[in-house]
Amino acid sequence: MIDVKFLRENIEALKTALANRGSDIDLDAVLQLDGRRRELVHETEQLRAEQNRANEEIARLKKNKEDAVPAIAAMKEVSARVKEMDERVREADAALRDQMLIIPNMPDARVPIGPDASANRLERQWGTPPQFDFEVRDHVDLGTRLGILDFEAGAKLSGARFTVLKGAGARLERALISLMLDTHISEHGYTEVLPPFMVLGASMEGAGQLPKFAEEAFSLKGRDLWMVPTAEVPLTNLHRDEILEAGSLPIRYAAYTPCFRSEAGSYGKDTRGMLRQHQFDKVELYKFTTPEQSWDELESLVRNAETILQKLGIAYQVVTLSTGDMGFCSAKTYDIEVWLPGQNTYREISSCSNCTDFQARRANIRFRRDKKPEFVHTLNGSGLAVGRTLIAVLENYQQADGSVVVPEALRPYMSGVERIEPAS
RNA sequence: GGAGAGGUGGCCGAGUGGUUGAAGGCGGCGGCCUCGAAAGCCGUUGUACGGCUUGCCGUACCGGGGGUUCGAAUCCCCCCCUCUCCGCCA
Repeated sequence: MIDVKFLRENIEALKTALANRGSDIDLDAVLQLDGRRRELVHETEQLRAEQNRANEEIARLKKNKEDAVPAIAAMKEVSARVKEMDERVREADAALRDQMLIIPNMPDARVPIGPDASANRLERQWGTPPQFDFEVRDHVDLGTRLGILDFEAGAKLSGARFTVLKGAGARLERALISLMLDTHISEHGYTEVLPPFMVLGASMEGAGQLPKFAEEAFSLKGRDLWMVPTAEVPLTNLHRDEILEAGSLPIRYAAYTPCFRSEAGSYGKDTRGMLRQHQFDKVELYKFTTPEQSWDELESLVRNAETILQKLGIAYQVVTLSTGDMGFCSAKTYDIEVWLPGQNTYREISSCSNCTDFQARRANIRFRRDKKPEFVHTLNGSGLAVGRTLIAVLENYQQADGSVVVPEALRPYMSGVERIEPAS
């Protein structure tokens, strides 16, 4: 959430920022709602002050056994007016809040301005896409021939956008999760967390998923429970409504969870294979920092995620998302794009964002270093999306005979298996 | 799912509907004492919003939401959560 005070004082800067993002929110209308709310609150508070003074007087009269009846009668009217004003304040509050909740974060000044992904800025590339002297297969062909990915079974059990992993495929997925978690925990200083996979609506709102993106998520019938679209949601809310010790920052968490997304806005996109699923595994990295630390921590966050692809020996590139391509909560986002031979291009495998104080304000997460508590900064990043990493391994390590060599970094997690071959 | 108990400040814990933002204790901070520390003593100690003379003033907050009342931590209703026992279950 944007600070209302900031909106009042910097409305022009905010308008420009939102225009760059392609947002069509009417900030002048929001400002009016805010002004109206403040007027009503002020008026109500003055009435209440009058009421409180009179109540003290009534208490004094009664204590001295004097006649309090006229005073009480006089206050009846004030009391009714207060009640009426309360209702109006509630309405004004709700109207303002509804608007504030759908205003996205301000992009950082260093973010390239542009309408969409075409304006993203390439930061660096690592590794070289492999050359093959045979006809390249994509993960669908490879996985089906090897008997480790079963798309028909996925469809039978759950419909479109679900896949069943079997045998070495299931194990490979599990090996990737372990490699990622172990790396981040042992080498990068993150604390492992295994959160609930369902959360309350309040948690979704704190992380910025609600109210705006309700159609993108799955929820449980008749209950206020939502399937997590990313571990970012439970991790953000781990410290909701808390005041953290300055000395405890930065706090770094790594969590494996499945992620559930309806992909409502992407019909017809990536329908082949398991690139875009309703359920996928992800290891998420999350940080709570001071405002001063957050930009450095964003850099190390991306580097931490990159480490996994380096260990796997798979080529990738890092891009900075343009203002038009960024997520709702983010002030700056790096995407890591992995080389997929089956598509002959780089595809997103990680998204690392500094949300500055945007989520912290929504979820009310603060820290104290002096007298006044301040909002923390929050950062999140995939480290990495496991399903897409599995695709990358299959496609980059494929052999002419359709088998797949297991990258060395994964072998300890696969009982030393060096190659996945068709089950005979 | 059934029965019972309970949710008050950083923590513990009082609280007859009327100077209760809330006794007392612990913890924290400042000071006295001390060579230093402990103990002891004294003082202090929440958050948010708003106003102005920037230090004060006002308002709200005792799990959440409604209600009764001139006035609610205190009375009534609904909901949530925690604990104990039973049932069920991985």
